[in-house]
Amino acid sequence: MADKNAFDVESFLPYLLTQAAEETSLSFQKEYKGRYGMLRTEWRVLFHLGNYGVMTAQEIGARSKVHKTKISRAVQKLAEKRFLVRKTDKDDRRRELLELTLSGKEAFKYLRKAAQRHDEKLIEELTKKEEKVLRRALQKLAGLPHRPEK
Amino acid sequence: MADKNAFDVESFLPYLLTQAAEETSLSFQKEYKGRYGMLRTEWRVLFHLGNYGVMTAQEIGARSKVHKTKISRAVQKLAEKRFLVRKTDKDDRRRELLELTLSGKEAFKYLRKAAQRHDEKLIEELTKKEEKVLRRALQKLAGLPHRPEK
DNA sequence: TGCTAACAGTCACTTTTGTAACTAACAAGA
DNA sequence: TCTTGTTAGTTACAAAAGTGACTGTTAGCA
Repeated sequence: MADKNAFDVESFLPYLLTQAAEETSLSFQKEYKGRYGMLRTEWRVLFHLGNYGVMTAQEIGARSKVHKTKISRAVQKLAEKRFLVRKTDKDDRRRELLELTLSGKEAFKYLRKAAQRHDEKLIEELTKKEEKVLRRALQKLAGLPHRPEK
Repeated sequence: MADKNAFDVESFLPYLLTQAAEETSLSFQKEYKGRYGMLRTEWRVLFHLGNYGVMTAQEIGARSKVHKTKISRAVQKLAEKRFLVRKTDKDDRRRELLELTLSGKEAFKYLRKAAQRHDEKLIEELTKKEEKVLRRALQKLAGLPHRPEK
């Protein structure tokens, strides 16, 4: 059936990545959906703000490669939940500076811990070496700036 | 801002995976969308059938972890495009055996080649060693059965 | 200053997805 | 055979995402 130099679909990277992303995101999704009623994009926005401090929607979009309308909607939801506040930038009134509120920060802290636990669980079946190579490779593929190890 | 033992969100696996999946799927998506007017799930169904031969929707769903309604819709679209035919299983009339038509097979062949080229491009920035570890780790994370190397 | 182009963010409209209920077919035990 | 439960696949409705047009603001330059 399969000819000899057939390219195996199951080792096609976009396929593998999609699959692995779906698989690993699912259980974690329960955390933020169940506890905070958040959507995936909301969680990602929250994480960016928690991690990097004040940012604009545009900056979050550029970094996460998520479309601006999606971000816009997520920001709206997070603002409704009082997880962030929006302030117009005085120097450029088109820009809106987004900042986590206290409860936003708390949610972030809780979720970051949950994420860490989740991550540790995921890498259980990998060796230290594999883990390192994996993260490095993924960062390259994801087009993220290379980050030195701590 | 970041406290010392902060867990870096950008190395959180589900995040990295999602990001990398989006990033790498996008350019390939242009191929099947532009050329065959296919959606992502349709492409995945097509690839499963092309790769494994006759399957039922249920089997494809089980293997790809895609929800059955999504599969159902993709199958419908592919049938409209005459890329596959559906035959009721005589031994169990609930089951529908899906099989690629000639033009379905042609599309598969074309897309498989495109996928292969795409893959080669992606791994250009990785070393042989990294590539191997990456695929292996992804297969584990994706919950796919372990496949021996060729 | 006035004109044009670019940009941040939102909105309205369409397409796609998720969820749950539904139909039809089978299975297994009373 | 009848009843109850399960399974394959579809459908209908609600939620979410994609797309393009829109508003308000800034920047550059004649």
